[in-house]
Amino acid sequence: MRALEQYDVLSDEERDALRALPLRTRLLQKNEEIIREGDRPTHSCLLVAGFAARTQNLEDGKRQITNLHAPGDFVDLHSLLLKRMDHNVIAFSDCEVAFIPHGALRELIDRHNHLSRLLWVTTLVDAAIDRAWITCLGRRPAIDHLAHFICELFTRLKGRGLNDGNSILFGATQVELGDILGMSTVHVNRTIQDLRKLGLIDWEAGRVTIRDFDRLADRAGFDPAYLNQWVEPR
Amino acid sequence: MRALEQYDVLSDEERDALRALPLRTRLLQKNEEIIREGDRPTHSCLLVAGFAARTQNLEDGKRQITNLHAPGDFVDLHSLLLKRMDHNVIAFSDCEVAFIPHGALRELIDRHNHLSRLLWVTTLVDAAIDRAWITCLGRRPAIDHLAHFICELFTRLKGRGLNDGNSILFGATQVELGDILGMSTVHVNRTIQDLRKLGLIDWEAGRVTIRDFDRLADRAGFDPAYLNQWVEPR
DNA sequence: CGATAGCTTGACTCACGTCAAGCCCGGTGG
DNA sequence: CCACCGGGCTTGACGTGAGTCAAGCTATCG
Repeated sequence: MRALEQYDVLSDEERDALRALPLRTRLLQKNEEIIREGDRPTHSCLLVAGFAARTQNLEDGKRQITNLHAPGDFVDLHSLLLKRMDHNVIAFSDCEVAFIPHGALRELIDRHNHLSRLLWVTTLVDAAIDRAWITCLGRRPAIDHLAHFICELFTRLKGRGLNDGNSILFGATQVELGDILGMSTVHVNRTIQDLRKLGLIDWEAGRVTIRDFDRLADRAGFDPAYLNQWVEPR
Repeated sequence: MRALEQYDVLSDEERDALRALPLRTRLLQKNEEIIREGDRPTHSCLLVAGFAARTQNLEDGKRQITNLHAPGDFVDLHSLLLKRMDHNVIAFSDCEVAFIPHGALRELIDRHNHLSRLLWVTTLVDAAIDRAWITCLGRRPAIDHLAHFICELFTRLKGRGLNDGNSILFGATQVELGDILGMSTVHVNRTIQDLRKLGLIDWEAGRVTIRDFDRLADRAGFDPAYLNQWVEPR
């Protein structure tokens, strides 16, 4: 509910409708698969706690993460309409998820036009994030790319109240970061060190601290507008 | 209408509703801006003929294209809900577009749940394409990336009946291709030549001919499933 | 007290970018 | 009808950002 309220206000009736959704929750360990490519899910999965990642695996064993998800995100809302998964979703950390039957979601969106639009918005914001990742991958050097990713992650988490001052808890290994940024592990390591040396961030034991957000954002060319974090009639 | 029918069947009533939409068409020359970053459009733009591209410009003058659109695609349906454009859309070739007032679209989706879902699907497929681009950019070498792009473009156009046997008409310059693939112009040139030498494609004067789709797709690791080109209740 | 996962470092390689020049072709103007 | 021009394509020489390989270091865990 909080996730949807980032984009527009909810009526009491809409809140009730959301509360009435049947949930089946589950705890997952880091790296457990939530959904596999090729699946035809009958439920959509809402992330309650922890991080989840969409991944695509290549023939030669390489892996690319195409988006990350934070608590409050629907991780596969699109399977409601696309039916067949074209990628995997895994638990990126230990996490808690809630499964909601497609039937219930379908009724919800058929009855509540405004809620339906807000759910649509969440998938559109995911797409906006994908576009930003494409631009970073295609046209930014590694250090700017990493800086952009940190800005984005921090801003997204802050939007949900999941930051801790200038820090966030984000327990990704450097191998995983490589899969996010499309770089080798070694280069991830060196790039983090570059940002550290510039006095822009600290990164230790799963805690990322931003020492100077403005300078970091400036280097990254980060403009948070694409995250659509404002309330507006939609 | 044909674009929506790729994903599910339409009822006569739905066709009528679509036909009743008020259109204002316009001809645009290659490189004309259709919508600019920061705009708050009051109309959404449907591409009728030609190609359009979403672009993001960096501070230092670099440019990245984040998606291409073919006739039948809505180029900024998301502005109906996101309100503010986070990127530019330009005419990638001379093209014809139709503008539809947001008010009319809004009524359409509020009245016709099934149409609303199908329009949602089109934005979800765009997102699936973005994910494929991310994976190509992050983890594939240039030649595989180009091969994948050609497979995707061909398959998308074929889905609309816009292919010409094994060829498609696609008048992009090598500079523009570089902006699509996130590579330098020189490297685009050499990569095209590599594919030519392998006997996989011809590319001359705006006509791309696929000499062996299976081998091309195999090299690219291309699996068309993510394009969702099949009819199914949605 | 090994075993293991993750981080760090150095040496080397290579894919791709940059720079610069030449070529081809169609369009324009004298 | 020709000279000129500019855009797009091609090529070679060279530089560099990032990948690969391999080793050592550190912290955590049984």
